[in-house]
Amino acid sequence: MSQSSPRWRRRKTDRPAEITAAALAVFAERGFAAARLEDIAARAGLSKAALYLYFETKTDLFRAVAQERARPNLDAIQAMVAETDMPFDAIVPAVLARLATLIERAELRGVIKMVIGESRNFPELAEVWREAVVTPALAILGGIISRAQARGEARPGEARLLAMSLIGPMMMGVLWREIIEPAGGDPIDLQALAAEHARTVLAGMRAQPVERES
Amino acid sequence: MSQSSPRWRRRKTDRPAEITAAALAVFAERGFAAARLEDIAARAGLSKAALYLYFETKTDLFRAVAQERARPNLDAIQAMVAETDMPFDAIVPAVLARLATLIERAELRGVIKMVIGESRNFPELAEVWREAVVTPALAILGGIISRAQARGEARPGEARLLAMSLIGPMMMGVLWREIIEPAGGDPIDLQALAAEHARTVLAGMRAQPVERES
Amino acid sequence: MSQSSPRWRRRKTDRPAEITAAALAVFAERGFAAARLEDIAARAGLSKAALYLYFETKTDLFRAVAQERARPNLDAIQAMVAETDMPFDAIVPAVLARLATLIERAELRGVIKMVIGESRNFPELAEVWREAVVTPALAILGGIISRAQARGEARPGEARLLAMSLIGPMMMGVLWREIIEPAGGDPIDLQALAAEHARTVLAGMRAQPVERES
Amino acid sequence: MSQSSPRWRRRKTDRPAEITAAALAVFAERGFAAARLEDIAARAGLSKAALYLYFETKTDLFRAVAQERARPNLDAIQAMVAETDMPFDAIVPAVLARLATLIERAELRGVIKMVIGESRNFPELAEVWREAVVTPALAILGGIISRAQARGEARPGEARLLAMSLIGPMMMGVLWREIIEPAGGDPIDLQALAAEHARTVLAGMRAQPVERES
DNA sequence: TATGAATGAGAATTCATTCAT
DNA sequence: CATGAATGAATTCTCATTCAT
Repeated sequence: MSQSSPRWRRRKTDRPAEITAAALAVFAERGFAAARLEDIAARAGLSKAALYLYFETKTDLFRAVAQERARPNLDAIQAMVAETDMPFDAIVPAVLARLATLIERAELRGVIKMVIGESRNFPELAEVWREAVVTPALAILGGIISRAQARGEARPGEARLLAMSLIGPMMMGVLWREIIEPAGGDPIDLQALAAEHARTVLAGMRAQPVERES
Repeated sequence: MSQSSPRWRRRKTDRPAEITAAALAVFAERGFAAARLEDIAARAGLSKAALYLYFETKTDLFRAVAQERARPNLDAIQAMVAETDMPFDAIVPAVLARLATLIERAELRGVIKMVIGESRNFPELAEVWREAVVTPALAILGGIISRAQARGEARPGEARLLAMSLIGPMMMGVLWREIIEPAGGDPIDLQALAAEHARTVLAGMRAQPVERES
Repeated sequence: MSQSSPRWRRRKTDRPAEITAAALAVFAERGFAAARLEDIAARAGLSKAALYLYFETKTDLFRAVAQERARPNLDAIQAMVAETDMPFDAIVPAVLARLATLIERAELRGVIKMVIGESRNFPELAEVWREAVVTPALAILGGIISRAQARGEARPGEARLLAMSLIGPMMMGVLWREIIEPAGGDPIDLQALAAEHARTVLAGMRAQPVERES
Repeated sequence: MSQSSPRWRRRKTDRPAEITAAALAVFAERGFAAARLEDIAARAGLSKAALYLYFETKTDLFRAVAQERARPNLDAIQAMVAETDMPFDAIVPAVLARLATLIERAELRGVIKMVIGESRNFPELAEVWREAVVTPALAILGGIISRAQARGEARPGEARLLAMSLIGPMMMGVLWREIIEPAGGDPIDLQALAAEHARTVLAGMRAQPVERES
């Protein structure tokens, strides 16, 4: 709190983030129950006991990790909103490509697995994610679709379901990368998947002029 | 020595299945590490020690559960093969609807979550699933697509990626049911999702005579 | 008890001995606590449960083994008495050679180790051995020595101590065979040890006419 | 950070020794398998869990005890070397008396029983003892004898066997103290045994001028 | 007599959490 | 702020022993 030893002071500020970063890695790798505080501490360069200066319990630390990691993803999603004005044909491939890039960053994959794996033990965790990530994301995608429908660019259909058609395969890509590849599955090219899926979805959701005569 | 009192003489045969059923429930609910052998035993109506008459370790039991539960799913997938002769337009909705029904059965969802949640701790588990479920499933879907392409019913494109476009949203549906709904998300109608997605995919993958006139 | 199925009848009579034999092997190898009834049963060709038809508890079985094995050794020792009339010069090598032969039979070595290892846990066991083996053996050796002293064949000295001088090295031989050799020690020739020791003891205990002239 | 309250700061150094001391007592009393970590912990004034701060497993602790106790014995044996220059007549009683004194210290007796009892379960343990205690001890005794033979003080004969004649009865004394006395056997005077045995061995191994004329 | 099945009572080991420094 | 030391409360696994057949 004094002006002295700034080296230490800075550490103090960074520590929580250092810890959650270490914790994310361990939680994602082992799951909550199997993660050992000792490993997290070691990874963060602290003693086990020091963890308790920053987080009350293991569960608290877990919560903090989940919440902290939810935010940046939300921001990434917000960024997509800006592109909403583009025509449907352009925005779909753009959004899918962006998702592919997001997934490519290993960090996010860890959280996702963590959330999936521990959702029953920590319901609030799933709630945080639903609120912070899933709902907004679906809302944005749904909005894009609704707008396209209104403009006559996209065929009718329940926006939420169509949105799931849109992201489902990218989700699949996450799991493939995280689960199937390490288990010996052939690597998957996420960008190619995004591109291919964009093609399918665009053609599949486009308002069908051919049908017009019906 | 009479034919009566099959109290546990007959059970011997059933026990392993009873145990894996109980274990599946607990593992799916808690994850591997947090699952207590005691709970599994209680659920199966046995003593903790009796578990060890059938499975050497907790890990072994886990393996058995994963493998045993993989097989019936494979069978369900095989059943879909029979429908391969149908035209693309008919088979896609059929397959998706079948997947939706499959997912509807809570049991399968449990295994999937289990596999996702513990894949890093038990790599072999993911391997079993890749071999027994994922690879065959993708092979079947890929086969359907390739055939349709050969027949001129479907547009060109890498079969595996197209297959992922096909099932991705259903996978998404599993996770929604399992994670998002319990966390307060709006329930999702899996059959509706299957139908809607079938529409998208069919139009999106159909060989496009329309393009020509545009 | 009837005249029928003699095959079985004989088994029934032999069973206890078969069991104690199996038990001896396992107890000697593992010690009491680490010995598993299951192993003993398997070795005896019975089920674990069947053991309880013959012995009430593990402890009982252990006792039975120790006692049963004490008797034949006693007999061997009794046999030495017969040689009491021989002159000291002849009896000492004879007795030591006989002990060497006894030790050579692996069976005895096992019990000895067993008794040593578990004496604190089973005081009665040491008591049985003291009464049944040690005391008589020392008495006999002591008797031989006293007689030789009385005859002027052996020098004076406390008979019990002299007796320990007599058997000590053979005991050493048992332990060498049982402990040191398996641990990589050079094998020892027990008969040679007996012979060499006989020489030492004979010269060392002989009434010393030589002293006189020195 | 002051010099005060060394409550457990200083203990850190002593703890391992305190623990092995406690462990020795319990292992010697009960044998490895029957020894309960809980008892060892209690005896050392620690919690069961604290044991694991110093030793990885029960087996490790056992090993540590056996090895730690081997060293001081080695030292005692080294001390015997100093007497090597003395004439045979003087050195034999000295060495035997020293062994008797060693055995008198209860501590050593415990380890010996422990090593004997668990040698089959822990072969390395017997190996440590063979290398650290038995082999050097025999080498020293053998050296003494060889030298005496070279000087014409002792009769010819295989040095190793003669060495076993030398210590065998003292070994016997250990077992007597440890096994037979607690089982109700008459107490034995180890120093008297050493003295009596020295007499026997000296006369028995002395170069025999008398024989010469034969 | 014999046994497969089942279990209760431990025992080792692990780990989140707390202190005293 | 930081930590080494310590522990209580689990949890898995083992095994002697029982029981119904």
